[in-house]
Amino acid sequence: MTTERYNAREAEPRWQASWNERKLFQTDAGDARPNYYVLEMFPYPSGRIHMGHVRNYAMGDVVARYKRAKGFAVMHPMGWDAFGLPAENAAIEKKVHPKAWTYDNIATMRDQLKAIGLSLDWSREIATCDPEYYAQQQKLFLDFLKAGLAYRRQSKVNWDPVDNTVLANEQVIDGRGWRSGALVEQRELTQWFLKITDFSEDLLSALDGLTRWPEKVRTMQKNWIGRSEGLLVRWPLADAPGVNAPAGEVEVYTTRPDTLFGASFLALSADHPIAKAMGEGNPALSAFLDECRRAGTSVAALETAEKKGFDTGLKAKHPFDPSWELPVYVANFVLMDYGTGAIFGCPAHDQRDLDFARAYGLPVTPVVAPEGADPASVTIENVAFDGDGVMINSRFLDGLSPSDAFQEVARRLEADELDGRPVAARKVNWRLRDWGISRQRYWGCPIPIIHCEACGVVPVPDDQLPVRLPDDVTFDQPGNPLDRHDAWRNVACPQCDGPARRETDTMDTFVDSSWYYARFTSPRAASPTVKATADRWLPVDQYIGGVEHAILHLLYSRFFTRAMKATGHVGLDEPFAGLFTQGMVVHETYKDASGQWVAPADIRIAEEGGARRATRLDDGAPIEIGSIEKMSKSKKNVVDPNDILGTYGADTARWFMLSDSPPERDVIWTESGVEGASRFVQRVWRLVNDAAAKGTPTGTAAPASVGPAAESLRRAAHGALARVEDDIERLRFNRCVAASYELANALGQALQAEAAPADDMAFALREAAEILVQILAPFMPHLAEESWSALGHATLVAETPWPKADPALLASDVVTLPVQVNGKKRDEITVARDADAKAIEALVRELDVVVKAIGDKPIRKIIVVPQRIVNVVV
RNA sequence: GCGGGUGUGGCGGAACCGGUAGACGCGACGGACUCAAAAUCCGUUUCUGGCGACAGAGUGUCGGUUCGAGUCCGACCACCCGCACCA
Repeated sequence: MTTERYNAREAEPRWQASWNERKLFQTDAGDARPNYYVLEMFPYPSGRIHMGHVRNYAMGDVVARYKRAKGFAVMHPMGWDAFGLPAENAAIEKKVHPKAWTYDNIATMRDQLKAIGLSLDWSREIATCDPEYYAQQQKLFLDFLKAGLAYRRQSKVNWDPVDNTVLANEQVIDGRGWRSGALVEQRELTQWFLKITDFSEDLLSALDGLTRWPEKVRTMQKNWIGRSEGLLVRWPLADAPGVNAPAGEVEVYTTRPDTLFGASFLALSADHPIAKAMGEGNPALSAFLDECRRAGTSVAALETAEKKGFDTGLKAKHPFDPSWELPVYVANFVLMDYGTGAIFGCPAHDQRDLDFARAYGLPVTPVVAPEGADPASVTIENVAFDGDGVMINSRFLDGLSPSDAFQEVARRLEADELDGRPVAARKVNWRLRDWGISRQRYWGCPIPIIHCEACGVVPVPDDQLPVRLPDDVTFDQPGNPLDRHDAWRNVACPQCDGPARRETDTMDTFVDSSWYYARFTSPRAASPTVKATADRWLPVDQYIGGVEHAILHLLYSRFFTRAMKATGHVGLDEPFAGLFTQGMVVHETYKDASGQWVAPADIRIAEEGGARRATRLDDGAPIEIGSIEKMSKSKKNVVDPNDILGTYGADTARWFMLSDSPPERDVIWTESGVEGASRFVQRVWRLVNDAAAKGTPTGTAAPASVGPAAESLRRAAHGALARVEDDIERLRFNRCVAASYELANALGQALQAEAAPADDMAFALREAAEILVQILAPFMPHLAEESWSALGHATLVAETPWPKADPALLASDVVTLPVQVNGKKRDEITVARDADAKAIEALVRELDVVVKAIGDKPIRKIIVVPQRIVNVVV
């Protein structure tokens, strides 16, 4: 029989129009059915949709369509994370206004997303740069301020002294500004902070309840929050004649007080008050402090830098032995933000301390010996020992375990006194710091604050909200245009009517994305949320996005939900009940003879003698095939979804994105892979038409008796249905794809074998075809509609309930057991499902291979695992 | 540097709770159909040896636990992600 090829370009817009007409995906917030909220991380409107988006949204769409078929009221909204740096860069480079650039991009990307056929409720669309959205965000900020969750303090930024502008970490390359090339400095600015640390304990302990989050994300958050139990220890400073030093003491935070007798130096952060004070009168130290500050503000930069220190000349006295004096250094790897900004170095048991000690010739005394090691022979070369063991070289601690030694040191130092106060105190410390949200940029949510010379910091009154970004700004000079926009900046104080100026900092874009999931539940409300509606839909049942957001975005959102609860906007703590982190889309890279990157669209790949060779399309020049990397513009290894949609259609792109690779892992985009997916689309179309011709008409009841061939097909269909259902629930889309292929294979074989099927087979053919279409529907919705219609249905698959697998067709009454001899498979036997172990054992003893294998050796044991395996041990 | 992850045929991967390693797809090879090509259909395809039945090896490396290890434990190697102003 002949069937015309399935024409995706013609069919896809047609079905999309059908869905739209019937408003199938618009969520009625009051829908009485059980609800289900599916959300994918909303995109930054960078200009065009990329394949990573297609993958992310295809996954969410499978879940949304499946849950709808399962009878849930599904909310599946989409919006735009629309504030951020790239819009300002575009303004500088292309002379377009950030607003125009952003809204143009949104328009393009919206069209692209619509072409993918996602079951989104576009009536809930939001863009974070809409005043309608950021007005509500300003209200939230003011509520947080009232609740004591926002405050101002000094903190550091990367400062470009040539451009006179603040740089983001990504704009600092090897310690220099990306445009000016000037050495970056650190500057202290007064900035706004949100008190995420108020919730440290809860953000940590609540992780245990997030059972539908990946374990790795919970672990990363746990480590990020970083609760540690340690000791604050006061070290008295020895009198230092000739050294310009503040007298007194250095307070150190340590989680390893057990290693106190292995201490060989103290190290201060470059921002430590003592270091700063001493720098005043000491040009050499002052120069060193400046050098430390040029490293930039990122922790990664600080910690990967070569360990450097400066001996202050100060000496600290050991808390247990006043006659033991240790040198006090300023070191570039000590962070002021953590603990007290001062540490004691125990080189034998901390790698950083060891590197430092080796660089400056400081003593290295091991004080913990690995279990069972001879204390006399314990030496440390270039690797610090951070394991458990037994205390050595530690006077009264010798022989104790490190944890007992910890307690003993704490007990003694808590009792000892220095200047009338205990030498040490136990302290729970957190790595988590408060969240600095001030950004010295234009394209962000204005912080609704007015600074008055008389009244100080004054919140913008409710009736003056929102504080809108002015449109008339220029980017012809570096720095924040809001700062030089006098008409916008200069206002009357709402309290005293005196001269005042607006806060010109805008908010970190992470703020925008920390509550959008709540806003989606009432996207047009005049308050940030409508609490009852938010509480009805939240938490998000399934959240899907990249691992790169595993810590910051997710932690900030968890904090925001708590802060919104504290200010009465929602009634829950955790925003995302289920989380899934998907992998990236990667692609081969190509380079020409001169080492320039070449785009995949510009080359042809041919297979010759098993080797793949690439040539340039226009001139046939040889191209080198490089490594597989994350798709990026700079490496030109990007594939434009528009091209794919134009050539193959949305269903093919969606299908390929979910095939093969497990969703949490990276998927490699290959031309042959897409072609395979495209072939499958056509194959399904042929199978469906063939089955429609040979099968029984729609709605025919099952025949009374079913022969073995028909039953076998029915088993394949119901088996696939059960597998797909289970695998969608667990987001294992690649397994759904495999199951679909298997069912298509089974259906194909049955159709091939039957020119004129009898009633039972005719029924099985139709049933299998319908099940195939229904399990494909969440993945390839357009093809599924076209097929459903070809099978004679007047309704849409998108409105059809999910079919039920017949349990009788899932179970089999015989099983095949592999037979192993000494753990190696030698044969297999087929027995009744409920055969007892003794009968199986008897059967196995008779097998040729077993008899031959054991020869004259005695059988030591026969292990029978019911329904699994038999192992004969000789 | 610190934290987290990944590693299985020529390639992407499957393998449930420790129980037949390689499902399914891609590629390759052979065949059918065709004047021919495309499309489609059928078959083979982990490696080594053998015409073959079959035998041996095999899940990044080294070691361990077990009747049995891709799966559990220890050490290591390689690559990827995050590190608080990219989103």
